[in-house]
Amino acid sequence: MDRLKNIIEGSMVSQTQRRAFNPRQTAIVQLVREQGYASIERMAEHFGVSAQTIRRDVIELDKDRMLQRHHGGAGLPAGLDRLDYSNRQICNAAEKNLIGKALAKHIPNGVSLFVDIGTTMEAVARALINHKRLRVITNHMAAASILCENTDFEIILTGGIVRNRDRALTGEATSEYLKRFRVDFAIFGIGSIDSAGQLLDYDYRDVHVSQTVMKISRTKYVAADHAKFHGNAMIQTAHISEIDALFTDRTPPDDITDQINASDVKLHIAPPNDTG
Amino acid sequence: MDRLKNIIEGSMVSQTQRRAFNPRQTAIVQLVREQGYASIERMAEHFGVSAQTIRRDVIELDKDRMLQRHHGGAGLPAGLDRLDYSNRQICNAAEKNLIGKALAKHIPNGVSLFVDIGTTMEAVARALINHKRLRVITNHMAAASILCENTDFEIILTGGIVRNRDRALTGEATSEYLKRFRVDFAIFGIGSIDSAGQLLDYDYRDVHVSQTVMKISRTKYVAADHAKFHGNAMIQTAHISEIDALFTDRTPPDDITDQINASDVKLHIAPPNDTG
DNA sequence: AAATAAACTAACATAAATTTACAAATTATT
DNA sequence: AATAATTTGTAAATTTATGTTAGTTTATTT
Repeated sequence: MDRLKNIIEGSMVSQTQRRAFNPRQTAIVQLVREQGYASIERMAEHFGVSAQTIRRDVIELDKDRMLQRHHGGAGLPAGLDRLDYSNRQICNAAEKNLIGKALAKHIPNGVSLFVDIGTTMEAVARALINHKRLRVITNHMAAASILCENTDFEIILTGGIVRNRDRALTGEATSEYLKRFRVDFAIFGIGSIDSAGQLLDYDYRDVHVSQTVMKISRTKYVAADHAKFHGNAMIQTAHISEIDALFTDRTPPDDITDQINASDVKLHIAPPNDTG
Repeated sequence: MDRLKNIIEGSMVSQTQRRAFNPRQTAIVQLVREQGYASIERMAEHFGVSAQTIRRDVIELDKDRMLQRHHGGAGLPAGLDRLDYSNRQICNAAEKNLIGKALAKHIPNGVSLFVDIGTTMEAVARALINHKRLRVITNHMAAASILCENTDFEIILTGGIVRNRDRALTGEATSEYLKRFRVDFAIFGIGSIDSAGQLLDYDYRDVHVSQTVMKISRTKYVAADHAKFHGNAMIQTAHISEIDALFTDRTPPDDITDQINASDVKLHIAPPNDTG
């Protein structure tokens, strides 16, 4: 096994925050999204911990743009209407943020890129917010909302039917629209990866879009947290050998790693973990 | 890879990012936009803080062009269009909601319609949420977000460049996209109406879209609160005689009423007496 | 134009929130 | 079980937000 081509992100830089959000942090985000604002004092009481503990949580969540820290409490971050998020929960939010940050380091300033749908892509969008002069095309309303907070970006939203559950734009029109573009980078989220290295999605409409984007992009990145290694999506999008790099948070199962090593795909694992 | 890292990490905090205001400051902006003006004294009382605290907030908000500071209070800033979306609230919110409700009564279930950009159209979208089987096409992300809460609707978002300040989709692509459709109703917001009955907009890109929609729609409604009678938009969209009805909240000035009466346009004044 | 009241600025005081540092408790690892 | 790593709590030092006061400016009235 040629592990040399596998890059462990952040293994040199030691930072305090590279761990999954604890249940309380997840609950804090939920609370703030429900109420729009919550004071440190009230949260401390609510969770039965000291204000200092809440503060540490809030600092971390603010750093990941999960919420906006204020003197005395926390509110919603920019680029996020309460409407969009009130009833949505994100699993592995912290891991997705780490993956997003790792991936963002591989996107230079000034390039054009496509951003796919899904909550992982929202984490990527948040991680990209400090870049410069990006030209982004996406079929993901939430990603567009986040990214257009940076006035230095040019954001293009593809047309199409708005899918209620995730406010993604899908359908024939979306694919057609995309064909007119060429982008430097395409960033994909996926439903799951099977042991044969096949990338899979849950919705056939997304596959159509994905396949179009494969054609119009020069460099192709996939971001997928470890849960995707054990998913059960059914629709084939592409094979992992067709992409340039996979960004994830844990070492994939051996069969997937074999597939990666057999091809030219780079593997980037965001937080350090035991590669046993 | 190190070179790449330097490019990205070397970038300092960009001016394109806006500061996060505290909840009270956000509320002050909202108050000023709803009422057009608010005195320091009244705000101090309203928020239960000293006048000096309000003054400090207003100074900061004025510096960021969120509002215009005056002796004794604060009003709307010079160009209202430069408002950014995240801290954006609605002027004449109550009136716009009434206009929206009045207009919604004239939209049957099951029809297709176009919804224009602007905060008035957000009010219209909210008023339409209990309709059935609407097929809506819009270039307004916020309207799409509101409307797709109703799973009974089919929402189509036009493609195009996302304009940062209001999350509207504009440009040639948007117009092109629209040409493929025909809708039963088009609902327009406008910048202002002049005394000659000319409908005007602030941004030429919007005019292009509006003119396309004029062509693809059977029935044309305009929603405009009374502030639009005294606006100073510059770009001609259409003449009021080309539309089917105007929905507003107060009797327009005589010259505009004359124009309306001279043509076939119906005038609906929402409060206090809906003229049905 | 002078008088007057209201609003403003600037400086300081203070209470609350935050940071920092470290100890205790908890959890994971060997 | 012993040890390391992490989380949490506590307390002092620091910063921030706000209120208060006195002096100055601005707007208004006569």
